[in-house]
Amino acid sequence: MIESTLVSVDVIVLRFDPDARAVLVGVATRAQEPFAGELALPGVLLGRGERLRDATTRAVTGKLGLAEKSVTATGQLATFDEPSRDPRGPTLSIALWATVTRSTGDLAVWSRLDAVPALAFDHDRIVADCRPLLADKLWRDVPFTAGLLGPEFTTAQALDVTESLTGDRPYPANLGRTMDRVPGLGRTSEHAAALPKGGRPPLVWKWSSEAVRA
Amino acid sequence: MIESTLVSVDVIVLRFDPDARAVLVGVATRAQEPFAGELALPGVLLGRGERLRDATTRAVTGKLGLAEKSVTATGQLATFDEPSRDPRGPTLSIALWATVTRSTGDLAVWSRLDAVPALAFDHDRIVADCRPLLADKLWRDVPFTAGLLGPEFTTAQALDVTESLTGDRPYPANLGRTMDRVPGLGRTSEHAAALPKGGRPPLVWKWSSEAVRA
DNA sequence: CCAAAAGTGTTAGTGCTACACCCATGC
DNA sequence: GCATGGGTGTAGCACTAACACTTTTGG
Repeated sequence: MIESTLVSVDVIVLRFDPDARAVLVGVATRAQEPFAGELALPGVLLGRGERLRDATTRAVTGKLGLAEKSVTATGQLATFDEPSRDPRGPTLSIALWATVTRSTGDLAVWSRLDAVPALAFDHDRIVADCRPLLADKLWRDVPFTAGLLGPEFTTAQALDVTESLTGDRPYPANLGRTMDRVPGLGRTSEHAAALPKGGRPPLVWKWSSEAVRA
Repeated sequence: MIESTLVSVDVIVLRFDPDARAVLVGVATRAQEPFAGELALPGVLLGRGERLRDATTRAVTGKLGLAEKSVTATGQLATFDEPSRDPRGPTLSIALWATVTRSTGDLAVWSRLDAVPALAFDHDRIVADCRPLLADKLWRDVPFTAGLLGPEFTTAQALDVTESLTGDRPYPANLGRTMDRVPGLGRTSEHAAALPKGGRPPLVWKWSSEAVRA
């Protein structure tokens, strides 16, 4: 009988901060060795028979101090199998994403996606490898997009999120047409408040009830 | 201390058969319970510290009877975490792909990708879920494409492979332009023999030396 | 009135799909 | 020559990026 590898679940937790106008990643200071005191992605060992989704929320609640209800969506990214990635011994790491709502959580350190600090283990590499995968999900993966932006949002916020994930800011007109083609997403007749600097108040977008459920 | 889940590696083994003019999937009859006598994807339990790549070749050589050298490329697909997928207890399944060369292997049963027989465990679901992922890799993932078609191949074979994976047969002219944009792939001045039925002899395509190495 | 920012309409460019036509083979 | 099937060129179409122009806010 072969002894099996340990499986850890490491989560890239994303939150859109409308004040910072950027997507933030939640990391936590490690309480235990190895790498005690250093920052790392929230991660847990996968329990026997545990679903990946449950392990993801366990990591988010346990390591970042967020409430279970604040997790809006989760999904898979990739698997990392470098045997030397954990000094305690070989562990497989399954990288997942989770989107959470505004409530910040006591233990979480939030940093912009384009300026993630140095992390423990091979987490720098995980973040680097997964960034293009995350950018690809925006406007294509509906649960991901809805989880990140919430049930309703403005064009201005959509511009900020797109810039955070892809690296450049689209023209508002073109982004509007992109969003028109996202299933379950539609314009409303409402307008939000303008930014303090002025400018035209942006449109409010909403998900249809079916899209939110799925 | 939490007891960890067992991790199995299940491989979708692909081979292009120029005679059948189709991409074939290699499955094997299970020797042991559960599901003894039924067909299943080749899979093994991941050993402690074992790389996914090594487990993949171990599954291909052990369960299909192919030589280690015949594995031309491997890669990840997705992870399946349904706890009831194995009657022996909860196991995580990491689905991978492998491309192999012509040598058939004693234990392998080959079937067309569009007519895979009923399989044990949740392997039907794995194949169904991963088919679009595989189709997406063709002409985009260079190691996958090169592994499937080999170091040189004809336009006619490229047409057959595309039809097997995507479900419809492109126009030769358009496929040629698609292949012109694949990095590392180029036309040669050679022509292969025509089919027994006649017709114009197809062009031969080759990978540049750098592409084969990567 | 001016700056800022979003929305509307339009246009050039790009890439994909389909097909008419030409070429090379087996029979 | 005729059927078969790959190769060449080209037209139509959808999608995208870019921008001129308009609208609505704050100062």
